[in-house]
Amino acid sequence: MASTRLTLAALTSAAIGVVERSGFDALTLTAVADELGVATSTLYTHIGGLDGLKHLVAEAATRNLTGELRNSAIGISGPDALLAMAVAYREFALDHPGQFASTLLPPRVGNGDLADANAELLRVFVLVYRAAGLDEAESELAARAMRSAIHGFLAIEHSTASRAEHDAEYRYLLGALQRGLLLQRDDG
Amino acid sequence: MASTRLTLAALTSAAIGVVERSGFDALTLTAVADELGVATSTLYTHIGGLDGLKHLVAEAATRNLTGELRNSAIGISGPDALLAMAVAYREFALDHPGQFASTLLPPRVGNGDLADANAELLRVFVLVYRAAGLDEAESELAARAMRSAIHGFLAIEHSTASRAEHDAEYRYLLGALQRGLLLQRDDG
DNA sequence: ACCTGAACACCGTTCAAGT
DNA sequence: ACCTGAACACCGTTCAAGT
Repeated sequence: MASTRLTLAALTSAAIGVVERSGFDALTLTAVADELGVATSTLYTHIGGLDGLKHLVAEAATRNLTGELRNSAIGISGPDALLAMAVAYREFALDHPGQFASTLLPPRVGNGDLADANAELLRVFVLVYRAAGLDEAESELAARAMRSAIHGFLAIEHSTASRAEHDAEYRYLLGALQRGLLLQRDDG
Repeated sequence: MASTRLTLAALTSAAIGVVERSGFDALTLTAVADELGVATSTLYTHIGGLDGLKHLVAEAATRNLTGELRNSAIGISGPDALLAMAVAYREFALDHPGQFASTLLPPRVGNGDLADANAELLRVFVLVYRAAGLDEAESELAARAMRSAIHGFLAIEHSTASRAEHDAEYRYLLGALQRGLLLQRDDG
């Protein structure tokens, strides 16, 4: 019934569409196959079942988020870039809750593509701390710390979804951790 | 077939048992009913389907975690109590991955019991910052910040599960944030 | 190599009927 | 009020058969 051959890109696009429209919980093989106009079993030619579909979405969502972070930091110098990125991270989580939820699930081992996407995301944070004067090793530690904190805050906020109330709390966390990270190198 | 009437406590205990043994993904109504020796439909008399079962486990796991945090901080003064609690939090996540995973899922609105359990967990952190000299409002901000950071770090670690490698990163995050939080009040 | 449709297993949910 | 068993819907997965 499909006019053209099914590609991985089309499959990914359809899956992201389902998640954007109906949330991550609605991501099923049936829903994606229906959207593409193919039989459910067709998907097995391209991906490893439901688990593979979830990883495909998680990888695409992670790359989308990374793109937003890069865009947000363009032309902003030093420590302000971190704040801009943190704001962009949060906006992604609030504007695309389905995609954000897909990045929260623990990835199974042996998924190189998803691991790559996560490494790229972390790299953006590392570059901020490099620009702030930290060396490579310390920048990696700082990047992981900041990303963990942002991730945790947004994961908890993800359930309540009352945005304005948490603005002050988010700024408080970012300010305190940023200050602590930049002090750490003086007597680490 | 059941010798006694089914209680909510017995249902919770069986559900925690399934999660401890087979992980959070294995938590199904069928598995819990089999463990209890009742029909699956019996569970609907006590809980609101699969979603209710997951919330029941999340609440029990949160209370278990809160208990561990309280125990870890007994007899430890001031800032050291925070470190002891952070270590206990991590040990709970690593020793009980199934229970920990249950606390990661976004709670639906209107679950008063789970919200209560989360408030109690947060309260333990608030008390640490009160003891460190912060006032109530600032202690609540600090508690949320620290809990978010710990939660995020452990959620990310939850997937990789190579404990020793992340020890230094965890201490780095805790040290930096703790330092930043205690400085914040001087010029907030 | 890719796609289909039928078949199967498993699970969540509802409900009339029993005690 | 609690429990059962049957029934139903939905979904993931496999596979022989088509192109």
